[in-house]
Amino acid sequence: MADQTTAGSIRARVRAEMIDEIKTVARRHIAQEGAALSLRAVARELGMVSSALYRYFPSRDELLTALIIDAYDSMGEAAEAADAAIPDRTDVLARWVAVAHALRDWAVAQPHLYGLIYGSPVPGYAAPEDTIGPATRPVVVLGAIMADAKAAGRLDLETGAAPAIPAALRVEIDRVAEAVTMDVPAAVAARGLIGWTELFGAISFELFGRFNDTIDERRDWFDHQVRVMGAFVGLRG
Amino acid sequence: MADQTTAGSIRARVRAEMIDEIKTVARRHIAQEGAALSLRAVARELGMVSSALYRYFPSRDELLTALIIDAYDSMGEAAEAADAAIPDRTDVLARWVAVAHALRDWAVAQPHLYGLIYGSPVPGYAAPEDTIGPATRPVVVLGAIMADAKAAGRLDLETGAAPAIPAALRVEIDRVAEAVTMDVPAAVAARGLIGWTELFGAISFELFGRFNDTIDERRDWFDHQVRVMGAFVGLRG
DNA sequence: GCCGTGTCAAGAGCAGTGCTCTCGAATGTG
DNA sequence: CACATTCGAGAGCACTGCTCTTGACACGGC
Repeated sequence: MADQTTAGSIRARVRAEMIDEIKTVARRHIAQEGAALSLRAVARELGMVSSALYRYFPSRDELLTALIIDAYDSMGEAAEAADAAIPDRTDVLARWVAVAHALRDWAVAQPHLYGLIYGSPVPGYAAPEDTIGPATRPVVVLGAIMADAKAAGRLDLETGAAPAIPAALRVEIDRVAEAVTMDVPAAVAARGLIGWTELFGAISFELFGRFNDTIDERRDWFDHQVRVMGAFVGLRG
Repeated sequence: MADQTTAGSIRARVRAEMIDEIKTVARRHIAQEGAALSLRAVARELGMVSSALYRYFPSRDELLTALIIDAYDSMGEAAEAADAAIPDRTDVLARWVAVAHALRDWAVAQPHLYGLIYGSPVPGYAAPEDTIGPATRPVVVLGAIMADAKAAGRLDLETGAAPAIPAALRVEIDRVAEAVTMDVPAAVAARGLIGWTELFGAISFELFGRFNDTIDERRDWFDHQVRVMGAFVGLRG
């Protein structure tokens, strides 16, 4: 029994190392060539034949999915770390700015991975269930900041001029707010969602070349956006 | 001379029709399968052999480029038409909302084409010069609305609490504002760029599946965003 | 210690891709 | 009418993801 476990775990460990190695090489290939990942090229670099890879990943899409999940997790970790690095937990604006920059820095450092998860869906590839969990990590961080802001009395709850929200939509927004334990009026939660949308819209615009020959001061521009949107969502420094 | 012109134009016309037919089929294939466009499949459907297509497009990328340019133009036209359909030119908020919905409607109607132009760049494909002109049409429409708003005294120019803008960035923002003949302070122009970013961020989020299992009232949610952002950029209804 | 079992890599092969080149046929031009 | 240009077809190259079969290896139970 113990032997079996040991032996089994040895095998499993070797296997896990192989999987890691494949993912590492695949990640580097994606970093260089984008989403056009070639199994054969990965296998070549690993000194083995393409069919051998199928022992570890049942298809190219499964390998892509594994990389996507890792990417989501890595990005989420970056956001969480940046948030945790702000000592004054009530300085919600500083936390917002730090998390936003962490997300952008992560994306700029590995643009192709970002494109994989926030770009147009890969043809013939449907994101499986496993990805939705990790995918929510960044938005959870942003939601937590707003929740903390409200708790610290540093969230602007004024929504006087906001357009009305239809009932069915209000329910859905409330559900999202509840998911990130953000107990605020729907119009305020909506502002948070808008801030989230603008944030990733800005990163996508920059990475997908929308600012080519237009705005070169990318970091300054992003910083400005982030601070404006931080105020917009109601965070008070 | 007249004959030559006629004959030449006959040939040219046949050729142009062939090019149109190829693009139409290719567009339909993209609508069904996404960016993974197969020249051979297009040729098959046209009843000819793949190599024959190279008489009309020097490469697959050139065909994609042609489709991208058409898509930009089509989207820009949709935006311009929606703007022009608002009789009261000084009702800048209504124009903003109309244009935004037109852009989203266009994207929702042909999501794969939208992904082609606003999604992650296709691997190994670099957007050529020809695309930057048509690509600016939607933003020009939005800029014109802000410019008209200012002229009509319906643009909020208050920027008291806005974060400072570094000098180099201010120059670039001013240049963008100038390009859409929008003579406003940089902080106001920046708000416009942020609104533009949020607008396309919202469309991308919806089309790229970010709202799956979260927000189903897509049109209502978009409408709310658009109205909030219209007020944010300073448009007064 | 041997023998069955399960795991693994390799190779051949299929159907598909973009792209190039050559060759014959058609077609409009002088 | 004869010429030149244009066009479609076909073969072929190098590549892709994926499947199936084959042979080697190591591990675990008797």
